[in-house]
Amino acid sequence: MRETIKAFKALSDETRLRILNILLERECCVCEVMQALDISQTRASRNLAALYEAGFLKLRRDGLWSLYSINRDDMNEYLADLVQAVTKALEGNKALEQDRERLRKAVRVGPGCAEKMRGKKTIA
Amino acid sequence: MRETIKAFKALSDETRLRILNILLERECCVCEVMQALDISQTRASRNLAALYEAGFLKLRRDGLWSLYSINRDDMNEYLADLVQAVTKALEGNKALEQDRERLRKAVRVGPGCAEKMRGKKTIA
DNA sequence: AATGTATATGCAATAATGCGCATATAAGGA
DNA sequence: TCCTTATATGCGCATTATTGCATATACATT
Repeated sequence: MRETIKAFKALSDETRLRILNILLERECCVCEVMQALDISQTRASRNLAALYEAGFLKLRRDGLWSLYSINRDDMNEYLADLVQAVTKALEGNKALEQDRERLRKAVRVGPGCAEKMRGKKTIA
Repeated sequence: MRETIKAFKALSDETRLRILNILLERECCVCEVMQALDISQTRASRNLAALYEAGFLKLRRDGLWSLYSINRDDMNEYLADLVQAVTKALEGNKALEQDRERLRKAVRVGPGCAEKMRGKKTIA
């Protein structure tokens, strides 16, 4: 029961649904999530953690990067059903399309990520 | 998006999952929900309203009674998927079994309901 | 009409949540 | 070893959720 509630809580937040949406596209580091959604580092990190805690995500570390992705391998069956329901519920959403678009332009390394983090909350 | 979030919020609360559980058994009036879950009238009414607002329930009035039931006829497809996921996630849960058991003993009319409401928060 | 009954709701108190700021941690490179 | 970089986290604040109490509403019965 606790776990079930945690899962639903994880999905009852706009930021986290947006994160799930881009992760359905591909694996992302925190920095890419920040860029795709145009949100702060704290916000990205915390909401990724919430989705992870609920069992939706897998975490893989690569040097400095924390790489999050949908836990396709060993996700609980009902969690997978929920992801499916989310997909169905939100398909065609304009804002989510934009997030995906920005994700395509996001960079993992290079002059982008860190500088943007430091300076201001928004990226451009 | 708003609607989707509202649906997930509705399901991320123990009381409301318990309510959903007994409504999966059969249609109930507020009073029966109180008895099955052993909760206050305010709490039953408010949480039923939340599930209703999210689109999960149907409301039918019969005299003084508000009769709530799972909206099987015209529920959004993804909402139905969510109900299905909840069912799967919680099947076999002991506490929920007890709620169902108490529901069987609940009475809609008679000396039970109203008196219990007035006197104390718990039923016995 | 007056009273009783089932449910809804305004208000206030308490708890939970979300997030920014600053800072900690941890890995890499010079 | 010292500095940079990517991410995590403690703290505080603002917002939102949950619930009980008291009361309102609406239908029923006499």
